[in-house]
Amino acid sequence: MTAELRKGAWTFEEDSKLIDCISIHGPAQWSYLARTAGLKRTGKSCRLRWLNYLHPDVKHGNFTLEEQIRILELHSHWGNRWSKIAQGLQGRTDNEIKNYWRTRVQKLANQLNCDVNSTQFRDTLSHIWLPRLRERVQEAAAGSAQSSMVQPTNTTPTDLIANCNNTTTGYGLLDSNCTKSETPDQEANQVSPASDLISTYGDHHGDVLLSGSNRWENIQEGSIYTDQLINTSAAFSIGYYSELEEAGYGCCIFEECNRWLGGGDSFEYLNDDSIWLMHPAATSLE
DNA sequence: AATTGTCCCAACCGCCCCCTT
DNA sequence: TAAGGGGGCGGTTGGGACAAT
Repeated sequence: MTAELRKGAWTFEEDSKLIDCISIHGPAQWSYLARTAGLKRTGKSCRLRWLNYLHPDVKHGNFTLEEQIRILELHSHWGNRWSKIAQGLQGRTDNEIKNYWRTRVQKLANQLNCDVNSTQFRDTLSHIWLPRLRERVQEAAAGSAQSSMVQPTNTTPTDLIANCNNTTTGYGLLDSNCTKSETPDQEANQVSPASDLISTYGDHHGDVLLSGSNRWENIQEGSIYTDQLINTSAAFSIGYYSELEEAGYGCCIFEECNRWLGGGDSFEYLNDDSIWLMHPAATSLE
């Protein structure tokens, strides 16, 4: 006697029927709405379609930097309570946030070879990713995004930066004369953990990460130089992360193809999910 | 050009709580 | 008090889009 229920993607006609019905009866009594609208859908399906997609307040599209920051902050407080987190982001649904977390954040954790709920990963988020996002927001607000490659930043964590600057190892960006900058660019020494961050380096695909033994004809403005690398043989893989951690490296360089970046490696290896840090001296994220 | 792999998001599933009867 | 239905929530999946080979 029960009518055959439809599943899967909603059609334009179904959306129209649901919207019309809600405009008359309001967004409640979902089973009643489903029947009244003549939809062969469950009430729950109608509710989900309305709340996650059709509701006029729902924002679509990529999360802004501010929203990403908010998600990370709220998740540190609420954990996987997506509806609670969604309450803190105007126009965003729990489903969207949940998807963001799974596709971006959890993937990042996987690449770090650690559990998304581990202390190690939480530290990475709070000490590296969040400060970096905040820095990007500030840059955007200051309208100086176009010059971010060559200007020192005041990015935290401060101790990480201090470690970078106090080392005898040389790091930084080359200036227009292809000489090492007087002030090493801190940004070159930090982790670039997400798509919005990697875009900073987007114009430099094909550049070469330079070590002492590199071929200098590859040098050009914007190239990042390193005089010393964690492992110039580039033999480490993600699986060695724990070993390096035990050896005192709190941060590390690796990227999608599971190789450490070393002298001669190219920016071509970097992608949206690359995590890289060119500073073996940065041993603590505390 | 065809095939295969990967990513991402909309939607579903199952569990739970609350309210009504 | 128990049963049943509605609704909320977090976890999971299916499939389209895109990239890589």
